[in-house]
Amino acid sequence: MSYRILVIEDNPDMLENIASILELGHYEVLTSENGKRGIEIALKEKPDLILCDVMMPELDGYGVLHILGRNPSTSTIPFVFLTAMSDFSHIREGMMLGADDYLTKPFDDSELLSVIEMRIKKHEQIKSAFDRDIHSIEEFLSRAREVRGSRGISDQLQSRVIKKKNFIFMEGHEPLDLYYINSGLVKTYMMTEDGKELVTGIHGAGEFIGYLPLLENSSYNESAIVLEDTVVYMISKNDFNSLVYSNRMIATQFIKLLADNLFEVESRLLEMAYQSVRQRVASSLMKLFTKESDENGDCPLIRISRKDLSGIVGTATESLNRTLADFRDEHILELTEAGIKVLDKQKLMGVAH
Amino acid sequence: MSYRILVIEDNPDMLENIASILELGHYEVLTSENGKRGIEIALKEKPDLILCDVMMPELDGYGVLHILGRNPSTSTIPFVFLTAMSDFSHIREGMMLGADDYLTKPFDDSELLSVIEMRIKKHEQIKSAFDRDIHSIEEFLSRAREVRGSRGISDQLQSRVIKKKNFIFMEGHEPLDLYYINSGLVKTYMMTEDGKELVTGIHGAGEFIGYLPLLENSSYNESAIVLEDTVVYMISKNDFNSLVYSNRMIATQFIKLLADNLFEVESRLLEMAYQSVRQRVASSLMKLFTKESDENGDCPLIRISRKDLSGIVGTATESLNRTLADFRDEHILELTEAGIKVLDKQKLMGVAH
DNA sequence: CGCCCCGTTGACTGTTGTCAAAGCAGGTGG
DNA sequence: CCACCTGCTTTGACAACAGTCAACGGGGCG
Repeated sequence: MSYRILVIEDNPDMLENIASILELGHYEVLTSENGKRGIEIALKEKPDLILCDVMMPELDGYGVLHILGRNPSTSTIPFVFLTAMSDFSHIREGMMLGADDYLTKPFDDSELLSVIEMRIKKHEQIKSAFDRDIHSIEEFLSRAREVRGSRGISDQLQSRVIKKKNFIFMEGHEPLDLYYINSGLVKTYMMTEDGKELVTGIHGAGEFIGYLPLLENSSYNESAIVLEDTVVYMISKNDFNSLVYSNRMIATQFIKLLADNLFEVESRLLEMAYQSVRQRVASSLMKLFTKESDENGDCPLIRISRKDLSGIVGTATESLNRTLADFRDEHILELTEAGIKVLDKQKLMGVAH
Repeated sequence: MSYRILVIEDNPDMLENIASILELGHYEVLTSENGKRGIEIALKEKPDLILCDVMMPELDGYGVLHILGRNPSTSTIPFVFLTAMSDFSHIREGMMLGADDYLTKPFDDSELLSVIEMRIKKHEQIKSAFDRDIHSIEEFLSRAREVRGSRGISDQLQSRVIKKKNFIFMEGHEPLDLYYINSGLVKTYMMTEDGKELVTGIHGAGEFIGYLPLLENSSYNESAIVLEDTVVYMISKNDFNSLVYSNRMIATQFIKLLADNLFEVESRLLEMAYQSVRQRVASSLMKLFTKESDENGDCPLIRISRKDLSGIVGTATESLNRTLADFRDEHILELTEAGIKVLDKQKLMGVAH
């Protein structure tokens, strides 16, 4: 895409001349012979740069700059004005009104082109500075560290080692941090009032947990308990919020994350409503299988307690057990002490439907 | 918070003088007597503006500008340089390197202050242009129109009137638009393979539907069917995406929306897993009641077909019916032809638990 | 007028939760 | 080292909740 430049100049020859130079420089050129029309074009077309003569009848260049500067949609467009050589004070006046650069007549072609190129480049630079990409989690974390650092709190992200069976956070508590699992295994679950638990997720290394209440500004709706000794990084609520609200890339990343989640939970809801325990067990096993499986699509063993698995399926442990026994009898699974082994993936998928 | 200004000037008297003027103008001032140290300070402190002399031993002002311009974290800081009066070509050179303004020695206090004020203001303006707030849906829609308009597709948002029992979109299809319900009533639902439907939402005026697949970049996971004649505004996929990815406010709004949704769906999942049909019916009725109720907390009638209600609860129509009959016998509800009337809100909440 | 859809009720069946008990492994304290 | 306890798994028996099939009445619509 080529840049569009609006040229406002009352002298037709001059205008023609400038336009042809710019077109040779592969810019798209819009022209106006007076200030009023120039403003109209600027508002409608939002050019990438405006080049405007100062000395014009009716509305002069300062007037144009002044008016465009008041409108938010045009105030950020780079504005370069044209003035007569001798006129020092005119240059000063233009700059004081917020122009970005100037050109003194007479100027040669290369001068014109390099001034315009310079200002467009500078503007692009500023624009892109507001949405630097974040490509990796390390970058996210270091950005988080940056935010933290700029407040002088600490320039090191806090990490914590949490042992098996300990809680990272509990339902009903107020969230203070976002957690990033560096290593280990964590179960998140919700509880009914009579103590039955529904597992909302088994989270391993590289996952974030506990972001929902931060985004929702509410207390935890689930608890997180450690299944295998875990190392978490903590990003404080404030740091997280300023990151999400100030960094476009992080915001869209979290939108993706939430959308993914929502998608999954909704389909789980449908399953929960109308599928039998048998189907749900098969489906949950398939999910665990694919999650744990390596690049060859093989998963040696699914290691999970009956209680947790029943919590994922959303059924009583006994019911789960009977279903697993059924699957074993049908030679779909092998139940060993070490864990559950899938023998017939096809058949399992068939049951899950 | 006051703005922080870095002044780089080799003449101690001059430096002292400038610093004291700026401090009187309520700026925070950082100083350096040479270019190298100035760069160090700039990188570390990220001042809001840099004022730098051109003529300096060792590293001159152009060198400072050049180096700072190459570092993304300092390239967007407004840079004003100081030069000798006579020197036209020096000014030009500085501007070509991407400086934002200049001051010619000698200058008086007010000149200094107004140049600095001007450039800081301009920079703030540009900065804030990248995250203008959106306060209302009208603004959102007009912003959407703006995006659309700038591409010259159309400067009018497309609206469509859809009659009862017609689909807005269907499960499995590819999303082309985001829909905003201007008036009417829409049901969104998912289906199991054997034709049972789970209602994911009843949406009225002012709600967006169909954003999830747009954000997820997948096909619809639910269908939307019109319950009462509806007027929708359509925002094309492209417009929506560029809005979400370019406008911080819209991104955070959708984060909130998604987080809300997720919160709700998760608690629904818990209910679905372990609550009886009786409890789920009560809970669904409570939700409908509060959604439909006016500011006094009264809701005259819940008007919804048995089939849809059973779809919300996630049960067979017959089961729902029996439960409603039970509630009627317990004087919790009144079932009329016009709709369902809640007689005993407290008791209903008690059942829902 | 007939057809179809909706709401309602009855009868029946099967899935699934609950209670109970026993086996087994791992950890703890004497 | 052994006894004991606790927590997890497995199996059995049983009840009940909820889905399915069927039938009927009523109202709206062609």
